[in-house]
Amino acid sequence: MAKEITSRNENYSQWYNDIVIKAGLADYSAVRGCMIIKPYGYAVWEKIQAQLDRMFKETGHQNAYFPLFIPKSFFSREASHVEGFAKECAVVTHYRLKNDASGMGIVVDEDARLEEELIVRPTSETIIWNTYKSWIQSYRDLPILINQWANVVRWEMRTRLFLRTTEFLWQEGHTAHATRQEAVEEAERMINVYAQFAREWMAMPVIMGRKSEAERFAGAVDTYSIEALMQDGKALQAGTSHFLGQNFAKAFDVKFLNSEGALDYVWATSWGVSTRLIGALIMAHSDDNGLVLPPKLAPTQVVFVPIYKSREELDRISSVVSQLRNELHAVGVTTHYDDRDNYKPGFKFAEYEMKGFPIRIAIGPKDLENGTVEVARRDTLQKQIVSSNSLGKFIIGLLDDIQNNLFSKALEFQRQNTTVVNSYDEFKSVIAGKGGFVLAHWDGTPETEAIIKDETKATIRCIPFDSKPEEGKCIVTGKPSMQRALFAQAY
RNA sequence: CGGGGUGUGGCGCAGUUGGUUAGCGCACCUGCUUUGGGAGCAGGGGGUCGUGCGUUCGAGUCGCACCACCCCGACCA
Repeated sequence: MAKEITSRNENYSQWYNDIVIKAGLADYSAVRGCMIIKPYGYAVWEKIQAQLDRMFKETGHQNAYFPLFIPKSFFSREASHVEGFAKECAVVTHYRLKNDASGMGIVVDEDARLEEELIVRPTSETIIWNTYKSWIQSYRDLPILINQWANVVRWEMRTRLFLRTTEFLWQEGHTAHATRQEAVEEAERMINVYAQFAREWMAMPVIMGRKSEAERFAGAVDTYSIEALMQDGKALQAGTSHFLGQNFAKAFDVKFLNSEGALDYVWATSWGVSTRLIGALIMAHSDDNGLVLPPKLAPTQVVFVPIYKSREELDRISSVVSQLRNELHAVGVTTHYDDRDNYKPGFKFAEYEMKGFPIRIAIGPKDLENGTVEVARRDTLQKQIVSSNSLGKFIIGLLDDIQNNLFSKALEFQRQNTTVVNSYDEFKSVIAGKGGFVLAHWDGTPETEAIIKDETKATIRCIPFDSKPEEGKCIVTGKPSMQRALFAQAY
């Protein structure tokens, strides 16, 4: 199959593309900027969805579905929201095609122009708040805690598989609350859910914090994000949660009667993560042999590869594997048995490494004799011979170990690549050199942020929640600063 | 949108100063032998050379135009 991939050192972007394609996660499509998520990639997304959905339900949310199309007029209601999205909206103008008069294929029927154009949703705040208006009368109707799993379209100039595509899959939570405090708490709760998911399930350390004004979501009062560091030293925003204040309630006139009988605007939040998480997963853990997936999100955790000479030997191995698989299934481990006869073991080893299966178990004649199996772990590529007695317990422990090891490695990388700087010169040399996260004092103004972005391409990823107050001077203007901001070049 | 690159069987590529039947590796099909790190041999199938127009006795090769995709940058989750 000759599936070699470009090394990270040689060309990081190419390495990333190679993994996506050769691990079978996704393909380019006939539509510019849009990708085909292949079964293996979609299986990863389903694992992500399943766990997040569980966490959303545990925090009291329900799923619903709102339309793909949004009347154009809805968009203009909230001024900064329109401005933020106007440049990347796909617009539906007609509802019919017809045969071309000159017989040259099919054309848009100009007689079928829509009265009002429809926007293909880039996000659903407007259609949802237009709906909430009719759902909310009194404080007894609140809170409304809704999530939807959907596709959205943002017409990007330049796309990259999973990281930025014209159409992508995501979830968007939209909640309505009676008080400001409750909405703020909700926005904070959900960014914490995302952080927990990233750390515990993706084995990916993240920095949680507040966005600067320039990086804030269009239409939000406050945006919180989780920021992850990729292996090339660039930051990736992995999830966002917005406190929307009363902006959308005012734009869509959503008022409620509070318990004192007074009329007030509803408080809102929205929050989302997308298939971009798969890109994050790839760039957080994978190596030059291919994809590395954390056990908790791997579609299949263990693959069995038989090694045999004769049909009879294969049959004996298959029956042992069948028992072992049953044992593993009983303790909740997912497995696959690759008994294809047209590939040799070595080929299969390479293939499952490319696809990032956390554990590979080889079993051959020697193992049948000794009651053992050969267990290889994807994260370290180490192999060991293990007794096939009580294999379940061993595998459970090993999966856990791999999950933890991936997180520790990524955390160590993040630590090694987070630099505290106290001057602009130092800042520039770190950003231009080793890259990574840079913690620096900033005077809090968009002007200074713009200068830094202009001169170094680094942006403020967030102002971390857990950073201690610390007096200092802005690295650019020298003005007083009470806290360090987290800078990086970002995806 | 600017800069760079690439379009030739499924994939990766070669194809000379234009020359007739367009090759190679991998993959695929059949058979036999193999199987503890990407198997070997034998036989076989598969290509209007991205599209269009032009130059020419003759175009994968030369010219013009167009299209698509990738990489780098500006915009963004």
